[in-house]
Amino acid sequence: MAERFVDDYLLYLLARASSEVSAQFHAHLKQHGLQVAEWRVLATLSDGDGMTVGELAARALQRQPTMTKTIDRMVRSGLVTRRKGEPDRRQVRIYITPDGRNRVRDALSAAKLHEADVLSDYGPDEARRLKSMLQGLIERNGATPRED
Amino acid sequence: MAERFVDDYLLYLLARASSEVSAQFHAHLKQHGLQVAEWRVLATLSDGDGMTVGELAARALQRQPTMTKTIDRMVRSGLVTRRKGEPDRRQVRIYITPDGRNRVRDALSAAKLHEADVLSDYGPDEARRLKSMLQGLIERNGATPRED
DNA sequence: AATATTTATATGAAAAGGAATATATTTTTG
DNA sequence: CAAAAATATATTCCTTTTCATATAAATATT
Repeated sequence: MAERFVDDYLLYLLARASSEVSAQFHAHLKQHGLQVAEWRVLATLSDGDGMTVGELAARALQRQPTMTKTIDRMVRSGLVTRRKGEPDRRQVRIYITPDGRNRVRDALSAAKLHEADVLSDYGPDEARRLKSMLQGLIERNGATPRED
Repeated sequence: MAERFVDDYLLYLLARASSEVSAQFHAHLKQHGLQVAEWRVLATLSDGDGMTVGELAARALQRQPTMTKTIDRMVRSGLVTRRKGEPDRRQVRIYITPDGRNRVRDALSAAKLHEADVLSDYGPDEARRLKSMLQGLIERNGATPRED
């Protein structure tokens, strides 16, 4: 055994697993002209339309100014539209367009197929345990514990 | 239950878990003047000195041209040095400097403390299972299956 | 052995990301 | 209720990444 430190280091395993498991699907997205963040925005809006820029940034794992620019691009390519927030007019709410819905429909089925493929070696229980562990990590580390 | 698609979608759970679990430690690195990729290079070299640019790119989850530039920066700041490959002179081998060793020593202990903190809610068996699942995902998805 | 092919790294231009901050609006405070 | 503080988004400037390709060295082909 006697591995290198990083080969048994949680943060590295998470980053690497995410990167390797996602590589193929992210390449598929790119071939279809979608950035990863754009896909995340569309997937998020497809079952929760009209979210704010901040909410989308958090869900797409981007910083707010980056999300503003992502949305700029998506507006330009006709995937989403912006509207002033109601009643809070500081907010900007983002709505998916019919074009956006079409694009995300295909991406969603590709995502589901790909996920099934990745999980094809796992039984349903094992897949569930894997996802639950990840959800557990996310919950436990969501609200940054400290900041020194 | 009835969650949104993304909240039970493996690729998203992996990306989010990685992002949230790492956020605090990555902020710590930045405060100490290290980029994430630089930290990964140093950690890799600290128990396997003299790797090639390509090997480091793969381990640090960067593309090769990006790694060339990461190394440019690290050479500038005195953390590593470059040498021509032996006997294959196309290669460039990267060596950690004494300064680099000092920097990575501190980062490694911080990383271990942080990991212990993240895993403090888990028993040893549960932690092992979590890491094994991630290692399994990495192994199964390492050699990109297809490319169409 | 010369030529073509493949492989490893570097380079350059363009796109994307990040930190700090500006702007607009809402909420809080005295 | 006016002033101050807080919040949501946008903008600016600068750094980093990416894509395509150049360069150099090794391997394969004929």
